[in-house]
Amino acid sequence: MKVKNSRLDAIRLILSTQEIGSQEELLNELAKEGFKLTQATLSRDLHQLRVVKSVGVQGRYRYVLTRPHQYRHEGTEGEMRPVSPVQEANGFLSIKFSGNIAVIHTKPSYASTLAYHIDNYEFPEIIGTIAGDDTVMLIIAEEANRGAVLRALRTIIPNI
Amino acid sequence: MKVKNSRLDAIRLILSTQEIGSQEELLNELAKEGFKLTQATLSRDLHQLRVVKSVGVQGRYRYVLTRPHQYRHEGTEGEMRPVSPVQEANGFLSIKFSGNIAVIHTKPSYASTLAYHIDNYEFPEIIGTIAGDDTVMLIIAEEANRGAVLRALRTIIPNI
DNA sequence: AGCTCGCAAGAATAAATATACAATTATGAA
DNA sequence: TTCATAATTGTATATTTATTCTTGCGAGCT
Repeated sequence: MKVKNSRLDAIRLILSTQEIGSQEELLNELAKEGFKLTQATLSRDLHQLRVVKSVGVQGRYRYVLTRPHQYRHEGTEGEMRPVSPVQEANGFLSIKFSGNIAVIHTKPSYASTLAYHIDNYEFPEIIGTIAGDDTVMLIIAEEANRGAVLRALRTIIPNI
Repeated sequence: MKVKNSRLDAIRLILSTQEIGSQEELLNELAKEGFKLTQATLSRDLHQLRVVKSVGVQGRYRYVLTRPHQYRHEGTEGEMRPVSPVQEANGFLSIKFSGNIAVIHTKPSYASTLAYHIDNYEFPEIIGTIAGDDTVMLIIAEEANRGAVLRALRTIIPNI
């Protein structure tokens, strides 16, 4: 279903940029994005995405993606399958934000190649990158927000 | 409290060896070991241990330890404190903060090893690191403060 | 067209989990 | 010691989350 897939994407986006502590809270955020659904459906979505209710740094509960990039839906058969050779190729594992910095973790040795590609695109949302062995740091432009950064990166990392 | 600490140990042991899908189930296992407590207390224990209810391979729920190695306790003082399981000559020299960034200086060539260890712990307070030769940069989670970062790092760098 | 199959979803509810409150017990300071 | 403070816990309950049951919908088929 088209609706479901874009909703799952929206959930991923929200969870990777905001601190969500309950399904009801997430439901509200989804409503803002125009998704109308019940808690029951959301519970099933979260189960499918293998989202986990974890404990954040201040002891607050927080829903977190455990494998943001692993699965994607295909066509009309609800069949799930592991994805994207592109992504396999770029070694992407996770992205996190703090302030105007994003930190991407990759598989060992993939960081510099990924950073190279990101630099190449000269996204206006990203003013610079620096790479170690399995970590890329991005400095985000002042005018850009996290959603914009994720959308930009999606060019290179499709299922970010 | 002595009882509590050994109970937390027992919880870790059970979770790392068995598939536990609910607190009640875990409660039963603990009872077999001689621990008598209520679900309320268990809920608090799990929160403290940062155990999360995750989704296992067959789609079944499962409680899993997120940081199995993080805390160890000692003696009769109930005080919990991080203990370094790996005694490293880590080359640490200094740490300074600016905004959401911390900069650690090390002896020459020690930076990447130190960063590796920090990454390994996956402290929620630190969303990523990047290392040069004698410098490690840490990006601090937005929700975390500097004290929390220092306390976390003490696990690895006792004399920080 | 009708029929079936399978997925998606809501309503209602069951089940599971978190927490407010109160009582108890430990810890530390004087 | 005694007092004050903090930690731990259980009870009861609120809150949150999973699931059962049902309906609707669309694809593929005859």
